[in-house]
Amino acid sequence: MAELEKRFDLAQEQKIYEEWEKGGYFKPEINNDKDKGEYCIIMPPPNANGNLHLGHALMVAVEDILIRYNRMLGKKTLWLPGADHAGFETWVVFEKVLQKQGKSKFDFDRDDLYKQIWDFTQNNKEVMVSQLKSLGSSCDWSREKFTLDKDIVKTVYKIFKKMHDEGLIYRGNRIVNWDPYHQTGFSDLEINHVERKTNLTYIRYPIKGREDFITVATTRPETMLGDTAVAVNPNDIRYKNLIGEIAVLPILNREIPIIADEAVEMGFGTGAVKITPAHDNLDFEIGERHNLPAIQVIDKFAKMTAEAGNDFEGLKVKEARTKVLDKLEELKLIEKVEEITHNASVCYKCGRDIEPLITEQWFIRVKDLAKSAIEAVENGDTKFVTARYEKIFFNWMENLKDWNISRQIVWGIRIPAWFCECGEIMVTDGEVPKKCPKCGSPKLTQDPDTFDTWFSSAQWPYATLGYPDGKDYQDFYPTDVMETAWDILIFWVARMIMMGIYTTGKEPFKTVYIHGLIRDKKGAKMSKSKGNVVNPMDLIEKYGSDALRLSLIMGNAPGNDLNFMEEKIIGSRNFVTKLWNIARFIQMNTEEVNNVSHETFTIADNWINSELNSTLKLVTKNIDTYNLNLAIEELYDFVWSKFAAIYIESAKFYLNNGINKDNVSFTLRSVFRHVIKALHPFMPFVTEEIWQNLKLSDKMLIVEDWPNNNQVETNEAAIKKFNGVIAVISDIRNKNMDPSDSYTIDNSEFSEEEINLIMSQVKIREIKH
RNA sequence: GGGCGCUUAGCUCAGUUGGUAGAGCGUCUGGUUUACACCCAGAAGGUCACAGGUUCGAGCCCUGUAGCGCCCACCA
Repeated sequence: MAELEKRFDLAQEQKIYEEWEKGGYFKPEINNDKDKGEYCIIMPPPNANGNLHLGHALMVAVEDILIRYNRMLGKKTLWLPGADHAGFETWVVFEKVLQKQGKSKFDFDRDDLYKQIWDFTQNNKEVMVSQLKSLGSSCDWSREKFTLDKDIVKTVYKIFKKMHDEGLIYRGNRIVNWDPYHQTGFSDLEINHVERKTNLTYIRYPIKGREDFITVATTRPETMLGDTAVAVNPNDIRYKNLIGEIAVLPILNREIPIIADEAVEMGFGTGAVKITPAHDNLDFEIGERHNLPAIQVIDKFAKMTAEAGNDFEGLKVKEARTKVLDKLEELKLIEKVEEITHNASVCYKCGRDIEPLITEQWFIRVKDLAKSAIEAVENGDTKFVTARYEKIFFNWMENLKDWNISRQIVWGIRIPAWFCECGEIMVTDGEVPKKCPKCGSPKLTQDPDTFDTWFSSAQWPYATLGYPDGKDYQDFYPTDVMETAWDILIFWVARMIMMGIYTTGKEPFKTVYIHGLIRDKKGAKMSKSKGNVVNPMDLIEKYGSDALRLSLIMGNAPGNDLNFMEEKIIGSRNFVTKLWNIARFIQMNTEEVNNVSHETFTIADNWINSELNSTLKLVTKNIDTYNLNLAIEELYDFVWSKFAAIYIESAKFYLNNGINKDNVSFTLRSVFRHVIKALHPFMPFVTEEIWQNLKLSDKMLIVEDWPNNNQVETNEAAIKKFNGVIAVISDIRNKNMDPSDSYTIDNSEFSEEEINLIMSQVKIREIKH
């Protein structure tokens, strides 16, 4: 056997990965003991529109630890990988790609554009897969899924139709968050609110038949052209006598009613608010309650419509605002203007203004779905790690509004709905209808819209497993753990629970493990624009995959954000090297020994075996409770401070003096074998390489059994004695004695051999009794 | 307006049934020990944000205060 190099050669990582993959070790079928059960994690599919970031590395680290641990426990273990077409997100990325080529989406037709984005994502997917492999992901690539795979789409269509048939999905002309730049509507989740200073203008609306007026306050004067009422709070005594009166809308001179609605805040502005149902969320709701007409004065491009009147048609919103204010000024109807800070809605991707607009969209009634999801968490079918995320989950779910699932973009799963000229709408499970069932016309057009990515992602757990008849679905659903970052808890996790229960009647996963965000050294969010993004692949190249994974797990409690700094990964890399050199030591100094009697173990053997036992117990317990940080820290401490610093140093004494050589060799190898196994889920590459090099068994480490304990009975008296030895060594070292000094032990019960052992560890002349 | 966190050694953070404060990095002292200088031996450094309470005992439980951060919301 060739002597090992001084350090682990990082180039070996790739080779090891290939061996695992070739050996079929990532497939669940590698374990077939029915008594051991199954274990399954569906990997959150990364977006196929760019490179992996450190968050993905953390995701892989956590999931791969859980997977490898359960595989070693002998369970039939499936980790199913995939990639997300990521509808709007990819669309935004691709627009930039086009921009760089000096082109835009208007240069291509729908099919052409789709094809281009398809190729773009396929290329990214390949890169992504290779990056996941670099991270050591032991997932079953033969089961890899893409969110646009035929079978996935088929399931999504089927469920869409089912929900539609059952009235859970409806098409409605409702107010949505419209993005005039991207030309699509959004759900409420894709909107950011930013604080902004703006003018609050107080405008007088004359009252019909009275020499009086009512003053409303608005930040958007231009929308007054679409006003169809003025509202006050029914409890507001200031306006009691005006309720039911008619106000005359300035400029357009439209007569609009003064109504009462509880939603109006008495304390804001004048307590009277202009109602524009077509261009404000709250106004839309009030309009529905009072059957007010909605007059659209702003179009999809944020320009004024004909309804706004000849003076304003075609103007941009901001131009219209100025002109409206000018006119009101002329009419002397502006009471005052004050500056306030309010929250403006903007696109979460590009930050441009959102224009609330009434459009035809598909919505999901979420109330009942949310209720069943809440129940599943309440009664413990799905548990959150850490528990505090349950509170956030509840807080969200109790306030959900209907979910807009249609997007006016090309990239995504096209909605399986067809329109007939007669007004009939046909929803199918993907099949193209031949003719209209109502009027018989064959001239049907498919809805041009696509699904919100999250509508299909929400079905990912059962869709990937082949619901309803697939074998994997039977074997692995509900899955064990969903592991993801907190920032998509509601976007994705909550919706998976809702859809999973709706479709299958069962929660999609038993545990939700939430990890934190990776931030930069100072705690700032990593972003391309800030230029503080750290590329995991660079780190792997420099320090190795094991080191990267360790640095993301150690010292990071579940669910907490992590400030990443290079010093951390250097420390982890050093641990890899430490382990490697322990292997080297064992290889250079020991041979495989078989027949040893536990009764002849040295005090050091007894001590380290006992320490190993308690370590393994704690490690197992901590993994079972998802405290991976505590598990690896326990192992780190054992390996470095106990096994290497104390036991191996003692072992040198025995080996060099030919005392109990067989026992010591046996213990070195046996303890190390256990430790390597226990470390494998955390640092798979270096442990596997050591396992092979030292020929610690005939199997590959990845399929070795998990070490619950070391099977060695330990002798209490011997352990106590060795602890005494450690205490004396430590005492001598603390005294920082000169090599020519001597040390006196009171009431010593140490044997000659033990004294020699102590002497070998410290530099002094002698020890006196 | 509602909700969730955080505040522990110079820095980044652990600390899960309440029982004498921990790690890594950094700093300082000493080491050419034949596994490892990506190392070894040692040292300094904390009234666990603050104020009350429960308890034999609180970093951990309860109440309140302050500072910081995040999420949600129909402030027109």
